[in-house]
Amino acid sequence: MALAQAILTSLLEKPCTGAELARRFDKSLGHFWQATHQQIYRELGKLEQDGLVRAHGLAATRGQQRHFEVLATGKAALESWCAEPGEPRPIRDELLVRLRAAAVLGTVDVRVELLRHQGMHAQTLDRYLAIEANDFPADAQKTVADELQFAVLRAGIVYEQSWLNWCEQTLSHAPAIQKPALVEVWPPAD
Amino acid sequence: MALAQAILTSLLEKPCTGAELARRFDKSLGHFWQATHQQIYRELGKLEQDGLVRAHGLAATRGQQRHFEVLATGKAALESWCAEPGEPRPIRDELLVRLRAAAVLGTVDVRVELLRHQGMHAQTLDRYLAIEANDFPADAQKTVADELQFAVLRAGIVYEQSWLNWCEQTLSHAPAIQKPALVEVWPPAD
DNA sequence: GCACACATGTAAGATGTTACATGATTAG
DNA sequence: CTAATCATGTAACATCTTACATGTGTGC
Repeated sequence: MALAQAILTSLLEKPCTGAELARRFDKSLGHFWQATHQQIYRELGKLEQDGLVRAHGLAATRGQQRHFEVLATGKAALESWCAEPGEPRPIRDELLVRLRAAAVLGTVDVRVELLRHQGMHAQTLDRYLAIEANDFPADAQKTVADELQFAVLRAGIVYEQSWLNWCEQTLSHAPAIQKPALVEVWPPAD
Repeated sequence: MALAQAILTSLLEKPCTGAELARRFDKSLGHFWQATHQQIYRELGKLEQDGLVRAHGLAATRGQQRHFEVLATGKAALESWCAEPGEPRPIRDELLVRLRAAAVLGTVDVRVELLRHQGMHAQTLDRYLAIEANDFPADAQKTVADELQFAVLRAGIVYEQSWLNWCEQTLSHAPAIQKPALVEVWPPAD
């Protein structure tokens, strides 16, 4: 639902081709809204059909670059969407399902996986902190737009930090989890 | 991908009907893995076809209760999945797209939406803390399974806390954001 | 019988993922 | 010319969401 708006935002910053858009998604927007190039091309097609963006270049020709730019209608649509209320996403991490399953099964050691996740979150956090140091130094004057972009980056930072914290906390109880006893929760049925 | 495993876990704890499963998802598993009753019925159908669960009751008859229980093959499948490595989910919240869009548009006041989210996260956090106080009192002896379930709940708690923190931090910069100046980022194209 | 809640199911569309196919461009 | 790479596109499928449809049981 927000993919179209993310694309409009990125195109407003700078018109470009679909491939360029996909590359930019990987680098900045992709930190908090991922999309494959297929999703992007599909969405660009819809946006063009709806008259929100305009393309320079022939449609439906492979290999040919098509530059996209946002039309006034597209900017207006983005503005109106931007003012709409939305719901926050609840957590939805496979790892939690694994832990819950491990709690019921009582035969799985989750420490290795917890350590893996700790490492991955630490790595992502480092990436974000590097961006912060580079793009938002503490002593620099920030415009309003900078503050907002910084807020988005900070969301990523606190998100990764909270997962890291959680991994540490959970691992600190690891001796109890490492070799769990088998707990029968229900007569095995078959 | 993890829905099947979440269902197996829940059914291992206690066999039940699809509707009961949907209700239980709303209450416990649903805190970190949401599913509608349609998703659950579809997944139950697949699990039955794959021979991982067994149903008591006629198939494809509306209105009739069908009780499901996990077979030994299902438990084995869950165990093997549980030991697999997985990737953590990156953040993916519409609010961040809105902030990014607001940064580019320069005409949208995001404070109201930030306050709304602050309230919603506070509410969810309260719900989690109530569960903690009720199910995991600090002085109680915890089994291994308890520790794991508690870890899952704590993930929800730190997640909500980090969003709350972020909302406060971001709102503290609100005077700068409240009435942003219009910033031209690109010649309006149309 | 009738209204209502409950359990299950179908259908359609949006969104996401994965794999592959084709034309253009460029380096050797 | 050939191979590699880039830009774009198609196809198939899994997942998720929303709306609606149908049969069962319960209370009045």
